[in-house]
Amino acid sequence: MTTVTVPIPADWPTTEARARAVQDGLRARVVLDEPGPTPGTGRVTGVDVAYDDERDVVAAAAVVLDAATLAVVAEATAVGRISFPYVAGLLAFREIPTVLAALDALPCPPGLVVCDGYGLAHPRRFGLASHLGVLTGLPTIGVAKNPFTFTHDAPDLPRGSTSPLLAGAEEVGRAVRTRDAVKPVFVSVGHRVSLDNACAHTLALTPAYRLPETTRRADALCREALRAAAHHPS
DNA sequence: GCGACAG
DNA sequence: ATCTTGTCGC
Repeated sequence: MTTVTVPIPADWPTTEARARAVQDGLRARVVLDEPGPTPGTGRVTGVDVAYDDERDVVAAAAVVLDAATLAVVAEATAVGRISFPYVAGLLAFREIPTVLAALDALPCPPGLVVCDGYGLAHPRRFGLASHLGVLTGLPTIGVAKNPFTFTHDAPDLPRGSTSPLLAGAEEVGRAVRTRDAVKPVFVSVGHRVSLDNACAHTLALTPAYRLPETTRRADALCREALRAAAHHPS
């Protein structure tokens, strides 16, 4: 497996106002009229990030799975300095530099990218998954563990049940029950994938646990990379 | 103005 | 996100 170290881009936004302006500038490039890859085929990549705010270290992981078998095909990690504070609505600026480096370090194409967070379901309709999709051109979706500021009715209890995730009357995503009677996950479109397909991919990735295998694998790997970075400070 | 608020 | 032990249940 490859691990790389990344610098924060020289032109990376420093203020919340500048970061919001970047979102406003990139939002028009999101593609929402493509269905995206067929669920259960090709490859699906999970990305996630872990932090050590104390030491100003961030570690990202990208784990490529075979979409049909969910077997791990490839992995890569990247470490760097924290590029932005956590601000709800600006998560992408905290995660993207390191995530991009991990994706670039992969030895094969990622296929569909599954993000831990939101895409369209975002105050300005440009969450992490949208941002990552526009920067890479890859099909992306967001699968979050919380409804953020959006509203929804509880889906029916059986796995596979869904209900709209709403911003007022606008459906920005869906609450998807991935396990019988267990709290749903919150799926939204990133780039070049339809909402129906995003939900289908999410169900294909959750044969055993609430969260997608992609997210679970990436979460475990980035935590491991963070620990390794702490043991080998640079 | 106050509280809520992906990770 | 992260700090953290045991515990209840399939």
